[in-house]
Amino acid sequence: MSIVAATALKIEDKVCGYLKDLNAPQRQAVETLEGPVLLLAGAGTGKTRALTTRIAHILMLKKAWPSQILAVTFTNKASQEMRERIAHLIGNSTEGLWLGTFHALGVKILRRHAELAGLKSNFTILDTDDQLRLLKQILKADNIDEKRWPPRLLQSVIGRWKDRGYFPDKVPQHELSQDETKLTLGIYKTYQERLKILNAVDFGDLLLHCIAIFSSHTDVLQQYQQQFRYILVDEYQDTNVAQYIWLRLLAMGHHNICCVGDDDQSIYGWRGAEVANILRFEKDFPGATVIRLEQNYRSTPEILGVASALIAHNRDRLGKTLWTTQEKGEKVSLHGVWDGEEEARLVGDEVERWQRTGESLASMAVLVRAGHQTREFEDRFITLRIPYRVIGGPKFYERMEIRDALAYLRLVVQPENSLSFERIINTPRRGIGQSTLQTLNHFARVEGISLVQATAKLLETDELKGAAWKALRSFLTDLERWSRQLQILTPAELAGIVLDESGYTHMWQQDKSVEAPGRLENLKELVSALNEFQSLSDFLEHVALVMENNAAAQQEAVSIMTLHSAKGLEFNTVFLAGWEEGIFPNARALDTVGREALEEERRLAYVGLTRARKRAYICFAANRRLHGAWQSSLPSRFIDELPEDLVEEHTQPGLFARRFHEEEPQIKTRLSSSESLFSGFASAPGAGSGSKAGVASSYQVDDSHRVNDRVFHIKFGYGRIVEIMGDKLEVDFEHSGLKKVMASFVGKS
DNA sequence: ACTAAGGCGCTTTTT
DNA sequence: GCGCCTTAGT
Repeated sequence: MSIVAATALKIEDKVCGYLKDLNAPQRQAVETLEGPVLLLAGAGTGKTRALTTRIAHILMLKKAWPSQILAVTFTNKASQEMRERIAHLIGNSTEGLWLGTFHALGVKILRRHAELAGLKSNFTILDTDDQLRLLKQILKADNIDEKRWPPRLLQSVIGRWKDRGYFPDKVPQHELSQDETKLTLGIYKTYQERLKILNAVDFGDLLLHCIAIFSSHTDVLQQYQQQFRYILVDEYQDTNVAQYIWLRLLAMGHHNICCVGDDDQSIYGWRGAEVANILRFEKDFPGATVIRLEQNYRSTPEILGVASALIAHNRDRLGKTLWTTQEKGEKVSLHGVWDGEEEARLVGDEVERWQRTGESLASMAVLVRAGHQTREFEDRFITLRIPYRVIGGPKFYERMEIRDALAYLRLVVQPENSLSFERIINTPRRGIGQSTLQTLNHFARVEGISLVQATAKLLETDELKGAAWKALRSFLTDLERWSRQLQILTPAELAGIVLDESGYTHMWQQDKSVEAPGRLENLKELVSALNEFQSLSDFLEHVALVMENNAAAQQEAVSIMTLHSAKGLEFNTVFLAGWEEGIFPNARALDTVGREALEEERRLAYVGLTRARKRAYICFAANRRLHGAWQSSLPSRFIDELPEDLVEEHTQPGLFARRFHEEEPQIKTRLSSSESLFSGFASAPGAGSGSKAGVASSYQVDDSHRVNDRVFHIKFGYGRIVEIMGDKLEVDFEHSGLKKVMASFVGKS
C-alpha cells in the first residue's frame, strides 16, 4: 500500500497540472480507475476532457501500457480529437493505444481472425451503395418483385437486425410472425452467403463477426479480455445492442469499463441506438460507480434554464441538473413570423447585426430539423452576401466520381471484387448493357466464380457478341496490365494511369455539365491523397473506414446544418429554425404511437439549445411551403414548454391569435373560424407578394383539391382525399387512417 | 443500348 | 418542387 502511495505521489508531482484543472466530479471520474464507471456528462460539462485525462492518468500511473487500453468512439472525428488531446496531455505519442471507432477496432480484430469467420483477412468492406447493389442482384436472381420488396427497406431491416446482434440464424421467432418477414429472412441468408463468397463484410458484420468469434472461440476472447485492462466508451447513449454485447464480452476480463454518455442527448434511436443501454448500466455492471458531471462551462444560465425546462418534459431520464457560475446573459429570443422566407430574412438580419458588433460568422449557426430546410437560408445568405457553409452535405468519398475511381482501384487490387466490376464496367460507356451483364452474372453464379473470371471464360466462347466481346476483352487486357504495374508504380502513379487509360478522366472532360470540372478536381485530389500511402491496398483499407470529411474549411462563414450534425459542436449564437408542429417535432414522430419518438424529438431540441454559448433564437412560421405546396402550420408544442421568464417573444402581433395547439377535435372546431388564427392576415408583412396567394385562396372553398388526390398534412403525413366538404377534407392517411382536416392545412403532393 | 418522359415519395447519419 | 428510378420508345 505504501509503495503504491509513494509511486502515486511521485507521479503526482509530474502530473498535478492536469488534475488541478478539473472540478471535483471530473477528478473523481479520472481517478476512479478500478471497476465499472458510468459518467453521466451533461452538455458542455467537459466530458471529453474527463475521458482524455483519464486515459492520460492511466498511462502516467503506469497502470497499463497503451496497448492495454481500449478507447471507443463513434466517429473518426471524435477519435482523432481524443488522440490529439491525449498526446498533448502526456506529451508523447499515443502509439499502441487501441483508440478508434467501433468499426475501426472491429476491423482490426476481425482481420486477425478472419478465417474463424469464414473470410480471408483481406476481406473488403462494403459501403451502403454496394450493399444495395448486392441486394438488388439477389432480388433479380430470385425473381422477387422490387416493388413489393423495396431493396432499401430490406437493407434497413437487415441493418436493424444486425444492430441488435442477429445473424440470420439468430433472428428470434417472434420477429418472424408474418410471411413477409420470413421472406426477408431468406433474403438476409442469401445476402450473407453472397458476402462470404465475395470475401466481403458490411459495417454491421464488423462487430457481428467479432461477437460470433468471441462466442465460439473462448481462447480468442480470453486473450482480448486479458489484454484490455481499461476500456473507455464515448457517447454510450448511442450504442446499439451489438456494440453493447461486444463491449460487455471484452469488459468481462478486468471489469474496468468507463462509459461516458448523456441520456438526454440520445438522438439516434432510429438507427438502432438503445438508450436502455445507459439506463441499465448499473444492472449490467454491478458495483458501478456513477458520477455526474453537471457543471456546465458553455452556456448562460438562461440557455441552461430553457433547455432544462424543456427536457424536463421527458420521462425515463436518469436526471441531471445543469448549473453554471456564469453571469446572467440574454433571454432566449422567440420569433413567430409569417413564412419561411421571412424566417430566413430575420436570421440573415440578425447575423449581420451580430457581425457588426464584432461577432465572427464562424461563431454562428443555423440549426434545422431536416436537410431540405437549409435551402431557404442559403438563398437568403447568398442575397445578403453572407459567407456560409452547409455542414453534412455529400462527403468527398460519397461522390459518384470518387466511388467510381475507388471501384477501379479496388478491382486492380482485387480482381475478384465483382461489385466493383459491376459498378464501372460500363462507366465510361463501353456498350456493356443489362443483357450482357445478366449473361455474365448468371454464368458467374452458376460456376461460383467472380465476374472477372466469368468474363475471361466467356470471352473464349461464342456467348458474347461482337461489340460486347471486343469491349470486354480490351477491358480485361487493361485490367491485367494495371495489375502487373501494381508492384512497380507508386499508388498515385498507378491511379493516374488507371483513370486515364480506362477513359474515366476523358469521360468527365467531355462532360458539359456544371459539375464536371468539380469532379475532375476531386479526382485529382484523390490521386494526390494517394501519395501518402505505401500501397494501394493500404489506401483502400484506410478509405473504407476513415473517409474523412475534407470539406475545405472556410474560415469566416455561418454554419447551416441539421440538429443531428450539430451534436458535439458549440456556437456563440444559435438560430433554431422551423419550430412548428409537423416539422419539429417531425410529422413522422407525431405519427408514431407511444411517447418515445416524441421524446427523441425533444432531446433533439435540447441538443440544439445546448449548442449555444451566448444566445439562442427560436423561430417558427405560420405558413410554409413543403413539398411544393403551401400550408399553414402551428407553433411547435416545444414552444409551449419553454419557461416564460427566460424567453423574450418577438412574434408579430396578430400573426397568431395566440400560441396554441390542441388535439385534433379542438383544431377542427377552432379552425372552422379560421379568421381567428390569422386575424392579422391581410396586413401581415410579406402577404402582399403574389406568391403566397395560395394561402389566401385556401380560406375560400378550395377547388384545387380533387377526390383521390395524394396530399400531405403536416401532422398526419401522406394520404388520399376521400371526400371534399367545403373547406374541409376527409383524408385517408397512410399512417393515421381517416381524418377530417381543414383544406388549408393540407398540401398537394 | 441509350434517351426522354412520367411516377412516386419525401426525416435525421455514421461507419 | 425536386430528384431518383423505372419504363417505354427509338
